[in-house]
Amino acid sequence: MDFLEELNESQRVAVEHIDGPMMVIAGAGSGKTRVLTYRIAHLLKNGIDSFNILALTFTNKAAREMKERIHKVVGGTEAKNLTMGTFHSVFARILRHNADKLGYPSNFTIYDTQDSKSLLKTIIKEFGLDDKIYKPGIVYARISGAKNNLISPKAYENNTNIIAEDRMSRKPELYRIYKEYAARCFKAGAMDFDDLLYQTNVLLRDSPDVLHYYQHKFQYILVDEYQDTNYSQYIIIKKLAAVYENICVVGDDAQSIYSFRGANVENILNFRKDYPDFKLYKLEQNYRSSNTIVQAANSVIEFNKDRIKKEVWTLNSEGERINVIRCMTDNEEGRVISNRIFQMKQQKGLDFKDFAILYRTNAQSRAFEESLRKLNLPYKIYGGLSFYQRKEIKDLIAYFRLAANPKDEEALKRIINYPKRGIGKTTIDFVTLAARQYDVSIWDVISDFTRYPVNIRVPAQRKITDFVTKIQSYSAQIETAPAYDLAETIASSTGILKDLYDDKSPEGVVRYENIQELLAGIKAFSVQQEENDEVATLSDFLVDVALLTDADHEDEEDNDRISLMTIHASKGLEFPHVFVVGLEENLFPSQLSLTSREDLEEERRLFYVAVTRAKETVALSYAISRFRYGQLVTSEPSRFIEEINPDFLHFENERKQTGGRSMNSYNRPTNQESLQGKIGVAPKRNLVPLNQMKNKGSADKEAIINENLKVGHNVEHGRFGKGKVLSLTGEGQDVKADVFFPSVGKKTLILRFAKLKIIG
DNA sequence: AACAACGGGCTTTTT
DNA sequence: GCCCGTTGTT
Repeated sequence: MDFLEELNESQRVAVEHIDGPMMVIAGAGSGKTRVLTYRIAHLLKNGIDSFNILALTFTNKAAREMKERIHKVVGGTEAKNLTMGTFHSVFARILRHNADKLGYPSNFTIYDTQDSKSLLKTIIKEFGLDDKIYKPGIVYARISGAKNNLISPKAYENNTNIIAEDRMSRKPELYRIYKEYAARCFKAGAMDFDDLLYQTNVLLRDSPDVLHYYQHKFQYILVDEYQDTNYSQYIIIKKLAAVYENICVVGDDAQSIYSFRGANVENILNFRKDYPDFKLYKLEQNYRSSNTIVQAANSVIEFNKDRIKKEVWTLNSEGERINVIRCMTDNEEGRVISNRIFQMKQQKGLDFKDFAILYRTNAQSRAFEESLRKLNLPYKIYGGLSFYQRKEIKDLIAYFRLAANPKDEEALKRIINYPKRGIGKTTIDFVTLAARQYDVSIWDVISDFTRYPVNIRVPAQRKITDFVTKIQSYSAQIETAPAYDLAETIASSTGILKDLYDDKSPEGVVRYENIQELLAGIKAFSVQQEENDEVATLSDFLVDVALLTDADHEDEEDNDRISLMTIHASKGLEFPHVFVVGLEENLFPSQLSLTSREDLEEERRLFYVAVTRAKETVALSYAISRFRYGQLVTSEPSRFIEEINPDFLHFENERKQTGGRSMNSYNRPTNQESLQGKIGVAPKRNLVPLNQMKNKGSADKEAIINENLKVGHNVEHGRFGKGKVLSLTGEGQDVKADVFFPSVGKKTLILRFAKLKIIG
């Protein structure tokens, strides 16, 4: 009955905090979710209307689970009116309600990354720019960065720094692309992922009545995973909380792993500035992991400079040491770990679902898939190509999208000739050109050739008109017809179902099944919606679908499987036995992270997240050589292994004492004294001998490079290409160089890590 | 307009 | 090594 008794002292005081700003710094496995859910339950028990509570989570799944748990604690229908979800889904809803104020249709389309890149590519082509220089991915990242920092196209154009950066990276036209991209999205009635936050900001800025409404609706605001919010999200929260200041943020700076997409750890640090009288709660007792795991994780994260002081501890038993497994190849790594899982399962009577294999990049899953399949061990891969990103799924959804919003040009382009209906490239080109000339959407042109004459042959026009008629008939029903019925009608009357059914190749069969699965999903969605109100339409389904990820698409049947996923995907999860694989320099830490301390520290936090997923045992593995880019490359073990206090490690199949290189340090005496003498005091000490060893082979060369490097030198970098040294700072080990690379802009490089060649 | 063959780029991570 | 997109062929 009294849920407060299920909490420890520090959890309880945090839960009992009702009014005023508060921040919870929650170490890994410290019961963060429990505090969040119980605090909401506590608010409700204290008479706060669920209508007035906003809780923002990082994933849809987290929101769903939290809602269920709250429902269990408070019972009844109390939890129904909570506003709970990801930033993107919550504000997408709010935007739909208020779209007119922004000049958007309420059924605006949400462009996913693919749509965005495709549109950018079109624009780059239309501008006659070289898409080797203006790569859609890079352009997208640049625009995304701007939006997440609330820089409008106009502000972008007027920002001399940004313009200078773009010039230096040989992309002076970027501001024009951004402008056009924003205009085209608007014309298409589409928002991309970043727009959902950006336009929310615009809305709250320009519509005082809307701001006022939500400020008073959301009297209590809770934000989970606060360390992974970006500036745009930060401002939304700040504005909404401005009246009541009942804001509760929960996070762990040590688990911030999304800065690459604009997340800003400083939001945590700035919290005290915005709310000087805030209350800080720290959850430091770990309930998840063995003491060995907790201590090992602590010993690694200490290498990071940027962190909030925090002492994670546990009363859990000591547990087993962390196994370090050395393999010759990536395939062997797969075999060894698959066998290990099989053995452990047999010996300890475990389930498959007790195991997880975590890796840095999705590409690594292959070797494990193969070996697990050979041993007949069931597994499930999370991530990779999401269900909703499969071609056949996107195709069918594109029909839904187009029916809901005919101006959605990305959807139109996708399906105008799929299934094949004889509308070819030249025809589409003509129509597109005409649309640009008349300054209307493609749909406007093709739905009214008398008004917008196009120079294409009559048969082509007929085919297009047939297509248009079809879409129009769907459009007529999309707001009213039951979702499942219309979806099925579309799937069959467009010929998609038949097209896939006729394909008897294994892939074709899977595609057909996927479509059936999507239809089943729509059915389930309808049933769920009908519990609340009236008929669910496809239009309703579309509101959700763009923001679904495959974590939201879990098949319930047969859940006893080994989990394979990236470390990013594992955030928030826990498993009894965890294998963190591919611990090699240039893979984990990623090569791309080695140029700056900030990036390297993020990799280290990622490693911290990986290790702290485990309850009972952790094993770390690496391969001496592995296939990458189709080539065999040899690698050294990751620095992260060496950064763990060796007291917590156990090295399997150590290398023989053959006077090799860095691996010798693994044959450490277990005796503490001699350990101290050899390696010095943790954690700082490990670095020095490590680096000396790493540089052994090329020490001379590198020393020369470092000493001779002067401001103004032209240098070459393995990844960034040629560049010019702007300035040098620091001494000894820590010499850093600001180097300007035409390809990527200014980079600060730690010379110790960056292999710079002086040229000319 | 449809299909086959070739070439390039890619591997961080995702709402 | 694979996937995607572009090019060339019919």
